[in-house]
Amino acid sequence: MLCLSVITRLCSRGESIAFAYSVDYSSRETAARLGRVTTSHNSFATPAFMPVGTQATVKCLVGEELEQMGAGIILSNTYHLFLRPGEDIISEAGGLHSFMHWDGSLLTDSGGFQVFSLASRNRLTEQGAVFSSHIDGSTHEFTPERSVQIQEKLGADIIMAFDECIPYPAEKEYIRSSVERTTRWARRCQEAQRRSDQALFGIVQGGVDQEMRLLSLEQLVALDFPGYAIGGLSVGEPKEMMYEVLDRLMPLMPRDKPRYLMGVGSPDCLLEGVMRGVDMFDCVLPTRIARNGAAMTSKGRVVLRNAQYARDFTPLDPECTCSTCRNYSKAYLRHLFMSTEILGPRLVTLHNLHFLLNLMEQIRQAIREERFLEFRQRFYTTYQARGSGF
RNA sequence: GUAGAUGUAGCUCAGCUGGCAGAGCAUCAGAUUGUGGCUCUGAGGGCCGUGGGUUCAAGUCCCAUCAUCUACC
Repeated sequence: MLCLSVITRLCSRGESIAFAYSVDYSSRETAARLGRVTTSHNSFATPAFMPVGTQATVKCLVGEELEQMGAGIILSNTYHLFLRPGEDIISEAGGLHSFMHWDGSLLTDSGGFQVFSLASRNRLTEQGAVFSSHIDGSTHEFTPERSVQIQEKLGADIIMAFDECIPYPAEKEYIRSSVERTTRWARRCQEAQRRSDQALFGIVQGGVDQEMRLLSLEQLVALDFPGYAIGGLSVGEPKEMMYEVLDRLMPLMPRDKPRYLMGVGSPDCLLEGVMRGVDMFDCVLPTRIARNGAAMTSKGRVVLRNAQYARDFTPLDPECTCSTCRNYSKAYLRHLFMSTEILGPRLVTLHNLHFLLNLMEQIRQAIREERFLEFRQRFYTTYQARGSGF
């Protein structure tokens, strides 16, 4: 099998390797591949799911627990940390790793997405985005340069280009102008970068327009990023559209660079993404729905508030080896949610992340043994998708 | 014992000079994909304390009665 091993040396002074990605195995039956990302903090196997810890915390859990369940990398967020506590405080703490006590790899999103999804009265110019804080209404401006500057102070291993994530649906000409601006912004991010120990990923945009996606990819590849993200998907479009975009786009993405599908994390989307060659995913779904009492299982969603679990003394998933499933029943978990006890969100967050990280481990093993398609097929026979595909 | 107030959904209460029984919370169910533990959506739920009366029509007006609360003796 084709085995690529390319090390991206970001460190111009020739010091230790700051970032490397290698493809260890490429599936014969699909476009899936096994790989490894190495940062100055650790190395982790791909395809990987990255738990989201927006505000320098994966809500409800501590780092040791994440590490124990197999998380090699987690996400945090420029927009949120800039507003609170501010990048200077985190820098003074010795950087994000030290501040939040996480020794694994870290990735920070650029804040582009949040400026449009959370902030109000935002205004876009070629220079950047002016927006009002969702916390206190104060006015701020993010530019590509500012975003990189903040992300350098935060100190994650992987940082993201400041992009414009357009809503679905969108007019073609609007998509085109946003793709071109995202490219110009990506170049400015590269030029603004001062630190040599962080990998800056570019973000492919283009909505669900195939031509615009390819244009975006072409422009970004010319800039030679150490990794490429696919943004602007899973923003309300039908899943088939997302898969169609991936079908066209993935074969054209650089083979020797990691490919990161942003904001996608329902079990079926993970399978479909991996099959098309995606290496990294992040998603708030497992942690967010956990706090609302929904658990991910191999059979689909279990909404713990449902009355049918009031006297169900069996675990969420008898096969699951997480501490929640080993020690607690659905009836107990339901009780915790009905009485709004804080332990409920915590126990289900623990389970949901364990479920997804374990799913990724199973996926990697299936790829290694050339039985990914069979694994996928078997998964779908017991899995009942609802709502978001979960 | 006397006087006053109050009885409307599981809970807390709206309901005008009589005209199809309402809200919030709770319950039941749905949504959530580069995170506000937020939020959103839908559903079920009523002998209007009880018994009479007036009226075309009473949660609403009148009488009686029961219950609860408060004050006084």
